Amino acid sequence: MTSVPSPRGNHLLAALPAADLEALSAKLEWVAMPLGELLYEPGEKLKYGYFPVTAIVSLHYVMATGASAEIAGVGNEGVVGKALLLGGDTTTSSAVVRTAGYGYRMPGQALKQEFNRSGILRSVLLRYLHTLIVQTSLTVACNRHHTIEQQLCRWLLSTFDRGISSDLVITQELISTMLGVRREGVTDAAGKLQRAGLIHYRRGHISVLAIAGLEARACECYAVVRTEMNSLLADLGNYPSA
Amino acid sequence: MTSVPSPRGNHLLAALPAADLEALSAKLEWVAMPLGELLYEPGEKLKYGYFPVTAIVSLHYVMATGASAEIAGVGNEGVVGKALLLGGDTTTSSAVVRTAGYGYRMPGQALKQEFNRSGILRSVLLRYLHTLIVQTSLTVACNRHHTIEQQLCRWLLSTFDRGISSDLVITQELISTMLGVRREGVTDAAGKLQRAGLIHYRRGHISVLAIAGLEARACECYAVVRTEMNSLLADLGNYPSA
DNA sequence: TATCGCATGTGCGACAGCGAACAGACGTCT
DNA sequence: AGACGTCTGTTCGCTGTCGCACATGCGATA
Repeated sequence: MTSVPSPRGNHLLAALPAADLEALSAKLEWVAMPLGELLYEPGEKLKYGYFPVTAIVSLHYVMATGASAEIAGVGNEGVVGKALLLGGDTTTSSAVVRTAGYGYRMPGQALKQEFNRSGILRSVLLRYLHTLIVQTSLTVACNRHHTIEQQLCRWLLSTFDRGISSDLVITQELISTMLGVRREGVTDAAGKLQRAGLIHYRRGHISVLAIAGLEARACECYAVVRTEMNSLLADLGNYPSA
Repeated sequence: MTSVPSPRGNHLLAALPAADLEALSAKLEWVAMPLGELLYEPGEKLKYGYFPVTAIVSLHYVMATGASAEIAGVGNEGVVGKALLLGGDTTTSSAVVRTAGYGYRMPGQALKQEFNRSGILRSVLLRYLHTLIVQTSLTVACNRHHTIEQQLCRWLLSTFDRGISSDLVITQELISTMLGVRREGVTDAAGKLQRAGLIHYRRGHISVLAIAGLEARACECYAVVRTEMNSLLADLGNYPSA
């Protein structure tokens, strides 16, 4: 992956009319996003906005005790750096690359300016923000009511949905910090799924064998978020013509 | 409370320059918001946006099983109807009046139009949205890691912070649906707080005796949300001059 | 190929919260 | 005053998750 592909690899950028995308592209920089990279920390002023293409980013909150929880994931359907758009320059959450890949980044100030200038860019980004809020809301309820196994299924599905090939590079330890549970809890749940023949894993690699099986074991949250995501993509398809 | 007060009772409206507020005020309608009133249901197209003044609204998600969880609360610092602003016309959550009072409402289409037309209104509302997202993010982590007692403290404080006099009209049953726990869990936690002399309650009424005590028992989430809220109010104070 | 760091497996007691069932007690309404 | 609906208090066993401790074993690196 050495050549720089078209920004259209990110759905939000792809939804922009040619003229708007042109205006942005000078500021867009194609960057590698390695596993574990910290895009921003709480309280920090955001330097860049990120439009993931093949990478997936986790927004999560870390408490004083070190306990953490994932707020939402951002893949090629979204943008990282909501605080830039909304006007509170800082954020209380962290953003970490949870699946290595590539994406575009853009200086925060430039993104902010374009956001305020271009109505269409604003519409697109705000529409995405709606999806992000829905996702976060679901996570609130999900954390309250669903089991680790259900949440693990949801998490895996949401990851593979974003176009990861069947082999995902991640440890159970890392998954546990994102779900906000013990590593052993993830080991248990993953063990069950493996014994049921739904996934296969080995030292930091997980592959999915039966999507349908995971869907059956996931909580309703997965379907709701997926529906919202599809609705986002459908809406984005209509922006340029509008 | 029969006379219609100035829209400035809501912090967002108060932050607008006179001209902008003027433009809105023809469309603003002063309405009673009785306890339990359902402002919107999931999937429904939003008819109105609401700017609470003395009422407090709960945004919550109800699952297929009937289990629910509060996503965030909205008082006189905010607006109900984010989906109108963001472009997904519908929402997956419900909005219910959790503390009776009054507020302004405005037809959804009009709010949407003004939002797109007026840069200052947009800035103000988006800035609020940032606070709402922070609040929701915290709730994700809070639901994962904190006890019912901690969450109850946080919930009570956030309610009394919004200017409720010391007597709050609400049942433990209703609180339990908002926190997404059993009614007995709330009874337990409230019992402890009462025995500790921090609150006093009787059949649907709760009064706070010792704010400091509640703060000591609340989780860190309360302080973080409060800081964010103060930062919002400070920022709002700067908009008209900008 | 030998080693060592790190990922995973497992077992234990402890505990918060759940679901259900029921007893009491407040207050409103007739 | 009485009656009834609703809110609150309390108990039981059960389950999911936690916190801790330690065993196993892969696989990269030397």
